[in-house]
Amino acid sequence: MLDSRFNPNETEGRIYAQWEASGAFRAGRRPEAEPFCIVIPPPNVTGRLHIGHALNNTLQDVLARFWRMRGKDVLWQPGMDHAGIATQLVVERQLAERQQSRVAMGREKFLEEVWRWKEESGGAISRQLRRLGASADWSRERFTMDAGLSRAVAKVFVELYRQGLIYKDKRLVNWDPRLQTAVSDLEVENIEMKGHLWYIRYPIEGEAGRFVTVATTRPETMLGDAAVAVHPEDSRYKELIGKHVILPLANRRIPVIADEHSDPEKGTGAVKITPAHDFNDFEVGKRHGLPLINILNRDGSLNDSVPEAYRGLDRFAARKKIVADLEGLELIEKIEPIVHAVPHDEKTKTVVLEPYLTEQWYLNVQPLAEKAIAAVEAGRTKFVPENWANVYFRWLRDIRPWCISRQLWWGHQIPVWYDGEGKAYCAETEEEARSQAGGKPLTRDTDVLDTWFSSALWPFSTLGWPDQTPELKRYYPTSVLVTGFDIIFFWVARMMMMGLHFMKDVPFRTVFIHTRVLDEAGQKMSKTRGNVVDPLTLIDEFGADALRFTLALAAGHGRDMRIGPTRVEANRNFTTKLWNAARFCEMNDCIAQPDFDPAGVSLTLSKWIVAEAKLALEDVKTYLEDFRFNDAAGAAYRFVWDVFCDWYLEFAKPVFNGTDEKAKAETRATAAFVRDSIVAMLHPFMPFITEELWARTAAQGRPRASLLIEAPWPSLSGVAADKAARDEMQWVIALISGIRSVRVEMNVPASARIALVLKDADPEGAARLQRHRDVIMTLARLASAHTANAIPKGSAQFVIGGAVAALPLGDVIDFAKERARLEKELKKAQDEIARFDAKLSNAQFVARAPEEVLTEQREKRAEAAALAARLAEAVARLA
RNA sequence: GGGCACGUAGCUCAGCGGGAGAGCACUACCUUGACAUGGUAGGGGUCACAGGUUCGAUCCCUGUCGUGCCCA
Repeated sequence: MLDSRFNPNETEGRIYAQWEASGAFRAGRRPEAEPFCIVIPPPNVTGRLHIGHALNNTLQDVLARFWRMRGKDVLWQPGMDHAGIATQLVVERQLAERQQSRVAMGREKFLEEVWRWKEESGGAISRQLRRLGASADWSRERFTMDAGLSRAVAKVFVELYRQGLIYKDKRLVNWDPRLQTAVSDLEVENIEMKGHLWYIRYPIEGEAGRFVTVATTRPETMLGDAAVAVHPEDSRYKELIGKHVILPLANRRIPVIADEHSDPEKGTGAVKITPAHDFNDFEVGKRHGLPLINILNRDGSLNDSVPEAYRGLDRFAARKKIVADLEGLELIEKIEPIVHAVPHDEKTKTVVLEPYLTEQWYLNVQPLAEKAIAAVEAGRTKFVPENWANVYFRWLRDIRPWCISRQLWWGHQIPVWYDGEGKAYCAETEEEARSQAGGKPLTRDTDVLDTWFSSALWPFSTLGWPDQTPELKRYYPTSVLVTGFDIIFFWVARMMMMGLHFMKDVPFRTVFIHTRVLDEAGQKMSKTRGNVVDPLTLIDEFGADALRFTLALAAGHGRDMRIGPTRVEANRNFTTKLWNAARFCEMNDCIAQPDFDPAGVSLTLSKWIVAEAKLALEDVKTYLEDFRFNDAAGAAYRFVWDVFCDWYLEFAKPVFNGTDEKAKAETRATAAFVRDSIVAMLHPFMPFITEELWARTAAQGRPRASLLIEAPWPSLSGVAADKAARDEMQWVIALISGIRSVRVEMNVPASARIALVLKDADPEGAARLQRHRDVIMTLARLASAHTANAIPKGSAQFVIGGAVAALPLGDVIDFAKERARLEKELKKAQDEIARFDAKLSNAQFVARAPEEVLTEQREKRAEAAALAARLAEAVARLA
C-alpha cells in the first residue's frame, strides 16, 4: 500500500542508482535505432549548480528521456570545460592561504596543483546534475583538458595556422592588470559608474596664452598622447590643423590633425589621441601614422615612457598626481561629474580593464563566420525560437579577429616553439617541431589558448575527433543544443564555425534557446542582491520532480521566467495529486492487464477516458517535438488533474462501489491502463516519482518488463476519437456542474440530498440520465433523479441541452433569489443574441465574411436563442 | 546613440483576425473511504494609449508612452 504522500528524499537516490546500474543512460544500446544526440553546453569545472543550470539541464533531460521512450538511441554527452581564468584564480587563492604563490612554484608544479584540485574538489556540478535526475551518459564524460580533447585542440591550431588563419599580431587587447592577461571582449563587463570629465588645456606651440582644450575621463593617458584631433569641417579649429601643441607635463610636441572621429557636438570638439590606450584612437593613429606610445606596465603601473615623476605609480595614483600637477599649472579648465561605462573584469567586477598594446595570437574568423552565417540562412541549423537567429547573425556579421591567446598557465599551451632566432615552428608535438627545426634547441610559447577555443570543438572533440570513431560517425551532427541566449556568442557561434570548418557539417540541427531565470520578483539573481534561488535547496524541500516540472512549465518561448519556492510548492502539490490518484487505483485493485486492449472497451466511461488519454499523449508528444516544454507540461497537467482526477476517478467510484462485476473489471483495467499512460507521459518531466510508481503499481507477482526510463512511449493508435462517448460524458459533466452551481447559489446545505427532475429531455438525454444515474446522484448529492413532464412547484431550474433541469427545493427556495439568478442567465443569453444579430444584420459582413464563419455565427445565434427561450419559460414558471 | 523584445485578471504568463484563458492569490462552503500538499462553487480584465487596414482588431500596420535586454 502506498503512503498518502510521496517521499522524494527517500526515493531519489535509490532510483538514480537503479538507473545507472541498469545502463539505461548509455548510448549505443540500440544499434538499429535512429540516434538522438545532445551535447551538454559544458559547465565550468569550478561551477556549482545554479538555477540556470537546473533549467538548462532539465530541458535537456526532458528531451533525452522523451526520445529514449520514443525508441531512439540517445546520447546525452556530458562534461565540463576547464575554465582557464576561474580555475587558476581558485587554485591561486588556495595557494595564497598556504603562503605559497604560483610564480614562486613555477609552471609545472602549479599545474600539478591544479590537477590535484580538479580531482579533489572540481566538478561538483556533475554530481549535482545527478540530483536533478540528469540521464546523461556518464561513462562518456569528457573534460576539455583530457588527452583526447587536447589532441583535437592541437590539431585544430596547427591546421588553422597552416591555412594562414592563425597569426601573431601586435594590437590593443582588453587587459586585466591584476591577472596580467588578455581577456575576451565578451568577458568585459561595462559598469555604469560615477566619474569625471577633466577638461585640459594644451598650449599651442609658439602662440603663448593660446590653448586648445580636450576632455578626458582618464587624464593619466595624456602622457601617451600622439595628437589632438579636430573635425575637418569644424570652423572653430580649421586653422589649427597642421599646427602643434605642447603636451603638458611630458613637454612633447604633438600635431593637431583633422579626423572625422572627433565629433564637433561632443565636449569641446577637440579630442586627444592616445593610440596605445584607446580602441578608437588606435584606428585614428593607424590612419595618420601616429606613434604608439605605451605608458603602462603589465600590472597597470606607469612605465619608463613617462616623465620620471610618474614612473612606477599605479594608474589611479598617477591620475591623482597628474590632475593635481595640471591644476598647479592652471591647465585644468573645468571638471565635470559624469556617469559613464567603465570596463571591468566579469568574474570579480572589481578590476578596471585597460586597452593594452601586446603581441597576441589571433584567429581570422571572418571566412569561418561567413560559412556559419550561410548554414543558418540555408536552414541547415534552425534556431528555436527563430528570432534568436538575428542575434547570431548580428554578432557574426560584425565579427573581428579573435584573440585566442591568454597569459595564463592553466589551459592548452600554444603548440608553437621558437628557436634561438625567434623563428616559430607550429606542430602538434614537440618532436615534430624539433624535426622541423632540424634539431635546433627550442622553447615553447608560454601562452595558453582561450578556453572557448576548446569549447568550440566540443560537439566533435567529445565524440573522439580527430579519430574517425564510430560515435563521431553516428552522432554528428548532433540533434539539438539547448542553451540560454547569452551563450549564442560564446558557444553557439564558435561551435558552428569550427564544426563547419573541420567536420564540413553543422554541429547541431537545432539550437533551442531557453528563457532566463529571474527570481519571483522578476529581478536578475545575483549574489550581491542576495536573491539567489538555490536549486539544491528547492530539491531538498520539494523534490527534484517538483522543481523540474516547475521549470518545464515556465519554459515558454518568452524571454524570462520567474522561479521561486511558491511555484515549486504548487507543483509539489501536483506530484502529491498524481501519487494519490495512483493510490486510489491501488486501493481499488486497478491492476494493469497484459492483454488489455484500449480500443476494445465497452463502457462509455472507458471509451471516453481512453480517447482523452490518447489526445493528451498526442499533445505532449507534438509539443515536445516542437520544443514547447510549457505546453507539453501543461497538457499533461490538465489531463491528470482536470480530467483523470476530477472526473474520471470520481465517475469510477460508483462503479467500484456497485455490483456490476463486469463493469468493475473493465473499469479497473482501464483505470490501470490510463494510470500507466499518465506515469509514462510524465516521466520526461518527473522521472523519480513516475519510476517509483511504475515499480510500485506493477501487477502483483509480475514485474514490469523494464524500468520506465526504457519503456516505450504509450501508443494508443488503435483508439478512435470517440465523439459520441465524449459528447455523452460532457453532458454528464455539464449536468453535475449545473446542479452543483445551483446548489451553492441557492444555499442548499452541502449535506442535503435533493431531487432532480429533468423535463423535456429527448430520448438521448433520458438514456444518458438512466445510464449515469449512480454517478450523477453521487457527484451532485441527489436523493433521486428522473425525467418528468412537469416541473414541481418551488423548483430551481437551469437549462441543459434542450432540456430543463429542475431541483424542487420546496419551502426552502428563495423565489426572489431564484428569479434574480435566472434573469441574470437570461440577460447573458439575450446579450449574446443581440451581438450575433448586430453582426448578421450587417450587409457588409454577410457579403464579405467567409461562408463557414456565417454558418458558425448563425448556429451560435440559434443556440443562444434556444437557451434564452428555455430560460424565459423558467422565469415564467416562477410567477 | 543603434538593435531586439515586451506591456492581456491582484501576481506570473498562454493565446493571436470572428464567443477574453490557465496557474497562483482571493471569497464562500465542505474533514464525503485517494489526496486539506485536498474538494465544490464563485468574484475579478475598455487585452498600455492614439490612429490606420478590415465586414470585423487583444491579434495585422503606424505612432506615442512605459518596461526590459543586448550592442556601442
